[in-house]
Order: sequence, then structure tokens, then C-alpha cells
Amino acid sequence: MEQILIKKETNTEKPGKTARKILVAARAVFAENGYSGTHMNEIALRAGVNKATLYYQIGDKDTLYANVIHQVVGNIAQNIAQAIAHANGPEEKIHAYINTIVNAVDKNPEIPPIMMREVASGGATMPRVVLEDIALILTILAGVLEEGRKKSIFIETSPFLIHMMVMGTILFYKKGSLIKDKQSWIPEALKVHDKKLKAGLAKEVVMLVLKAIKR
Amino acid sequence: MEQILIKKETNTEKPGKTARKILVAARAVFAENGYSGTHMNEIALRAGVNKATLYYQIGDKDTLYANVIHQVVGNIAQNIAQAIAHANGPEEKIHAYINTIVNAVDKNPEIPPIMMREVASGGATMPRVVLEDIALILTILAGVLEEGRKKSIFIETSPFLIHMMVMGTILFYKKGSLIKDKQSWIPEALKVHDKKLKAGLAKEVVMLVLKAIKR
DNA sequence: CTGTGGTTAAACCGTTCGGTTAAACCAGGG
DNA sequence: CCCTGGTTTAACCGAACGGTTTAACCACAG
Repeated sequence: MEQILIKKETNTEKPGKTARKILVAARAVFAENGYSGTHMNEIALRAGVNKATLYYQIGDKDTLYANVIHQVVGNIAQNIAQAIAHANGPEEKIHAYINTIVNAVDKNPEIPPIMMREVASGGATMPRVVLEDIALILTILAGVLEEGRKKSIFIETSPFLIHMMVMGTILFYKKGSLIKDKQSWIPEALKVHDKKLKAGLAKEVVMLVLKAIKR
Repeated sequence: MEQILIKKETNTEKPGKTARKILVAARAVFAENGYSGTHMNEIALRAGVNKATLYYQIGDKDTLYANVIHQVVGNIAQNIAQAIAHANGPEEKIHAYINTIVNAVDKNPEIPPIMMREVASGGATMPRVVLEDIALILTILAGVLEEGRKKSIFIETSPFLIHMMVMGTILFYKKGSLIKDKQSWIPEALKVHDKKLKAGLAKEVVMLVLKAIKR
């Protein structure tokens, strides 16, 4: 589980190129089956590429996984950071922060399973870069919460707990809904409430979180 | 991935007996490495039992896993149900509900990784019994929220979202803390806030959730 | 003493999986 | 026209893995 990048980084940039195709396929397969549940053969198959090519382009399984997870979770971290930076005022910043996460998760649904499994495994394979990104998010969020507290808008809270709360809520809701919707036997009463919410998960979470941390 | 139970259920009850030892070891290994990351050899090794005995006692990998997850998450479900039943008044019930989860997770830390991976995989290997347990929790929680709403204590919310919020927060916080504490390079400022919280995660979550859903 | 049920050791089987290799192929550029 | 770099095909390797089997062992009960 080293933190190696792709041999030819240039190839990753050009869409349609083989390395890119492999990365995309790998992301999907890893998201579905986890690290040890994923077989290189299937990745090659889904990428429409020969297994030999796969190894020629990227390397072994660990390298491939490291690249995937870095691309997946590094992206969202940067988005959050810049979204918070652009908003002003504590409440608005919280809004931007949550919104960005929900958007990112909406746009590529491979994020939730990968991140959940990564957290579940204690971050064993988490590249250092990603951890630094997350740390950045936390410091920014801490700043926002502190700013709100000074202005007597927010109560005193733990930034880490809040971040876990937001991430946990969104990821669990996203993935949990899929499970729930597959069950045909559950009482209809439980499903009713969630239909109108689906349009605005972000809005709902923002509301709940703000109510929770506001003075 | 069938939902078979142990051949000799009686053995599970008597502590020190082989089947029990296997279940305990299996729970730990599955929690560490996930389903496909777990090897039967290691379980046998950790249980201090021959592999042949393992198969003699329980059966194949799927059966073993089904038993483990059922025992893990079925237990917590029952605890929650009975804890809520014993409390009275919406706020107190929410308190009991969250408290029970935190206690269960504290008592056996194998729960978070297993449940997170289970959710991440879309509940592919989730036994029906477990799903029913969760559904029970949801209906009870829905009742509590509705009772609070009628009494104009709570706002109108989605029980499912709230449940995901509580579970997500607790599990992510528990597992996330482990990752965070392993990083020696992160700014000390981030760690400060969480020390005093550690004593009372349950209390903190209860407070936040209640503030979030109260009118 | 004899049966019986749980346990062990160790070999074994068939399969899968990660990874390699070698030879041929095919494009585009000099 | 040939060189080169990416690609394919297909065979192959060695290890690991899930699972089975067989024979022996041991303790305890009838």
C-alpha cells in the first residue's frame, strides 16, 4: 500500500486515453467490491482493455487503488476548501460546506462506499495527501465555527465531531437509502416522509446542522 | 450468502465452547479485514482451533459471516428497542436511543467497521433478520418523533434521515478518531476540543440532535 | 471395554488471483 | 519504409484460498 502515482501522469489528463479509462473503471469496481473484493481481471474487462495493458499502464493493484482513492477523495476535499473560502459569514459558510459535499457525492456516487470502507479500515490505505486535505478542511471548519462562536451565533462545539456528523449523515443517508428502497416488505409509512426530502438532502442537512450548532 | 444459522445453536450459548470461540474470533477478523479480506485460516488460527473443526462446527464462510453480523447488529437493535420502551417522553426516549447505541459501540468496537462496510456494500450480504431489526428501530423512532411533533416539541423530520444522522455521526466519529489520533503531524489545535468530549460522546450527540429537531 | 462425538493434523483438490512473459500487431512520425 | 510505443493475445506461473477428506486421537458415558 504505497503512495505511488501513475507512471505517465500526462495520460491521465487526456480523456479517452487508456490510463484514464482504467482509472474510471477501477474506481467503479473498487466502489462496488472494496479493495480485496476487486479483481484485476474485472477492471481490465470493464475498462475494455487487456490485463497486460493495465499492468503496463499503471502497475500493481496497490498502486491502482492508491491512485483511485487519491483522485476520488482528494477532489472533494479541494472543492470543499475552496467553496468555504468563497462564502462569507459563518452560516453561509456552513451552507457552502455542506452543499459542496452533497453535490460532490451526487455527481459521483463512487465516493460514499470508498470513503466509508476507508474509514472502516482505519485509514490503513489512506494516502498521506488525502489526510492532509482533510486536515485542511478541519482547520477551515474550525475557523468558521470559532468565528460563529465569537459573534455569539454558534455554540461551542468540536469541529471534528461536526465534520464527522456531516459526513456520516450524508454518506449513510445516500447509501442507506439504496438499501432501504430495495426492501419491498417494509411498512409504507416509513417511506412517505423521505420522498420530498430527496430533492433537497443538502437543504435538510444544512437546516438540521445549523439548528444544532446555533445558539 | 444465505441466512443459515449455526448447526448447534446450543453451543453458542455455553461460553468457552468451540463454536463460541470461533464466532468471537470471526467477528474480530471480519471487523478488521471485511468479508473478502478475511481468510478462514486466520479465523481458525485466532480461535485456537483447527480449520477442520471450524467447518465441522459452523460451515462455510458465508454462514459464518451471516452469524457474525446477525449477532452483532441484532443485539444492538434489541437493546435499542427495549431502551426506548423503558423511557417516557419524546426527549427522554431520544436520549435513551442514542445512549444505547453509543454504549453498544463502546462495548464492542467491532460493530462500527462491520456496519459501515455493510452499508457501503449496499447491504448485499445483510441477512433479512437484521434488516427487520433495523426496520423495527425505524418504526419506533418514527413513533417518538411523531409524538414529539404532536406535542409541538419537535419539528417535522424524516425518521430515516435522523437515524442515519445518529448512526453516521457515532460510527464515523468512533472510527475517525482512531485515524486522526494516529496522525502525529496534524495541528494540535484540532485535537484540543475533542479531549473533554471523549468522556461524553453520547451526551454531546444527544444535545446536538435534540437541538436540531426541537422546535 | 466399547462406543461416540468433538477435535486434530496433514495432505489434498480445484479454482482463482495477481502478476509476468513473449510474440505479434498496428498506428503515426521521421 | 522502418522505427517506436502502445496494445493485444494467450499462455503461463506460483501462491493463496476455500473447502474436503481421512485417519488418528482423546475424553467421557453407558
